Amino acid sequence: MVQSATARRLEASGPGAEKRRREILGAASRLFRARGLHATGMREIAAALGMTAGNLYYYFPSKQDLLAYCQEETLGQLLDLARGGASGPRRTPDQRLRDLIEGHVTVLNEATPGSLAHLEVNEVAAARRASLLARRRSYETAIRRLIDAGVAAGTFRPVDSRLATLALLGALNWTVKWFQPDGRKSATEVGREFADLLLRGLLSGAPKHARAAGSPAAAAKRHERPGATSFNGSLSKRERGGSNGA
Amino acid sequence: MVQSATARRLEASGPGAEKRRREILGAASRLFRARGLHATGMREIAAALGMTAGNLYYYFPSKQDLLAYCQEETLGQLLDLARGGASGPRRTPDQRLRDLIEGHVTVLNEATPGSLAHLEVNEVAAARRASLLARRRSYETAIRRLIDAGVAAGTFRPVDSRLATLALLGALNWTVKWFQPDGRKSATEVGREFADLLLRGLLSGAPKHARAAGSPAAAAKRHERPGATSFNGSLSKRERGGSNGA
DNA sequence: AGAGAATTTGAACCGTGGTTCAAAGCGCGA
DNA sequence: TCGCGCTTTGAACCACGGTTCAAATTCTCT
Repeated sequence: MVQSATARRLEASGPGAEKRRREILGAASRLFRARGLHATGMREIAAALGMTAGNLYYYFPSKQDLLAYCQEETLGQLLDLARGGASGPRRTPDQRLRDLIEGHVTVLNEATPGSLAHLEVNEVAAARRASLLARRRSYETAIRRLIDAGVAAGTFRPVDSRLATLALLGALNWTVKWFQPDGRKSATEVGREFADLLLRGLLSGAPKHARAAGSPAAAAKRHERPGATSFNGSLSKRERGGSNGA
Repeated sequence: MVQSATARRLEASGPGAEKRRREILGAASRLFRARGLHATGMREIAAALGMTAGNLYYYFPSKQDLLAYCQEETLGQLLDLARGGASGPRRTPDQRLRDLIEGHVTVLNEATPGSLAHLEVNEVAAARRASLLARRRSYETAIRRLIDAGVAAGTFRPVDSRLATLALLGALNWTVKWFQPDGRKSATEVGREFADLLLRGLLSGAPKHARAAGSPAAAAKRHERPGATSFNGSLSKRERGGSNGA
C-alpha cells in the first residue's frame, strides 16, 4: 500500500525517457495495427526497436497501458480536431463537418505516433475504459452537435443526428481496415471524397425516389439454407500465422 | 498421413449432430460478438450450452474452424442477399442498393446463427482466409457494380465507386459495434435510415458548397502536443476482465 | 438384456506470452 | 578514476487457454 510513491520513482526518470516512450508507443501502435492486437507480443514490439521485452516494462507497466495510451493519443488528436474547427471564426456547419471528416481520416491513417482507433476499446480494463469512453462520447457528441446545427440552419436535411453520426463514424473508422499508405489515394484525398460522399450522398438529380415496392428484407429471411455450408468439408487442422494483407 | 479418412469418420455422424453443430455455432457467434474473439474461451462456449470444453472438439476440429464457419455463414447470407436482388425483375440500381443496405444491417444484427461480420478476417489461418477473402471480394464487387450501374444510368452522381463501396460497407459493418437489440430502433429500421442517409446525403437543397477556404487538415498538424497526455499519471497495474458494454 | 457405436467427460498436456527480477552495463559528475 | 543512479539484459516464472485422449456414459438396434 505504500509502494506506489517509492517503487514507481525508480522507473524512467532520465531525460531521454519521454522520447523513448514515444518511440515505444509508435512501434506498438504500428504493430498493433499491422498484425493485430493479440498477434503482437511484447517481445515483438521490443524487437522492432532493437530492445528487449523486459526493458519495455521499465517504461510501461503493462501491455494494457500501451494500448490505452495509443487510444488516448489518437483520441486526443481527434478532439483537438473537433475543438480546432469550433474555435474558427464563422464557418458553416457543413464546412466544419467537411474538415472534420477529412481530418479524421488523416489522423487515423497518417498520423505517426498513435494511429489506433477506437477499435478494441473493450480490450482495455474497466478503470481505463471509463476514461476512454467518456472522451469518445465527447467526440461523438461534437459531431452530433455539428449535424444538429446544420439541420437547424437548414443546410442539412432533417435527420436522426445520432444515426447519422454513427454512420459517419463507421465509414471513417473503417478506413483503418483497408487503407494502404502506398495506395492510389492519400488519406487526405480519401477524406475529401468521403466528405463529399457523405454530405451529398449518391443520388444525383431531383430524387424521384419511389419507396422500394418490393420486399426489402424478404430475401434475408432465408435462414434455412439447406446444406449450403457443409461441415464435413476438408478441414486442415492446425495452421498458423502468415502475413496478413489488408 | 493416412489418418484423415479413417480418424475423421469417428466424429459426429449421428442424426442430431448437424443440429448440434448449429447450436454450437450459434453460441460461439453470440459470445464472440459479445465478449470478443479472444476473450471467449472454448470452455466458455461449451458452458453456454451446458456441455464440456473437450466435447466441442467432437464437433469442430478447432476454434479457428468455429470462427471460420461463423464468417462463412454470415458471408453466405450477404451473398444471397446480393444475388437475390439481382434476380428480381426490373428494379433500378438505387432501389436494389437500398434493399441491400437494409438487408445487410439486418443480417449482421438480427440473424440468429452466425452474426460475425467480416471483422477479424485476419484471425483465420491462411488457407481458410483465402476462401473468405474471395467471397468477400465477390460481395464487394456486387455492390460496386450496383453503384457503377447507377452512375451509368445517371441515377447516381459520378463517384469513385470503389471508395463509395468502402464508405458504405464501413458504415454498415460498424453497426455491429454499437447496435443493441433492445435499442430504440430495430436493425431493419436502422438499415432503412442508413440507406436514405447514404443515398441522399446530408445536404438539403441546392448545394451552395464553396470549397472550404480554411486549412482543412491544418489542425491535425499539431503533433507536438506539449504535455497533453502525461505518462506519469496514476497507473493501476493489473486489472482483468469485467463486463464490456457496447 | 446386451453389444457396439455415438457421445460425453475430466483431467492432463503444452505452447504461448505477459510479467518479474536480480544481476549486469553504462554514463556522468566529483 | 571511483561511485552511483539510470538502463538494459536474459532467464525464469506463471497463468491462461487451446487441445488431446482414454475412460465412462448414454443411445440404439436387435
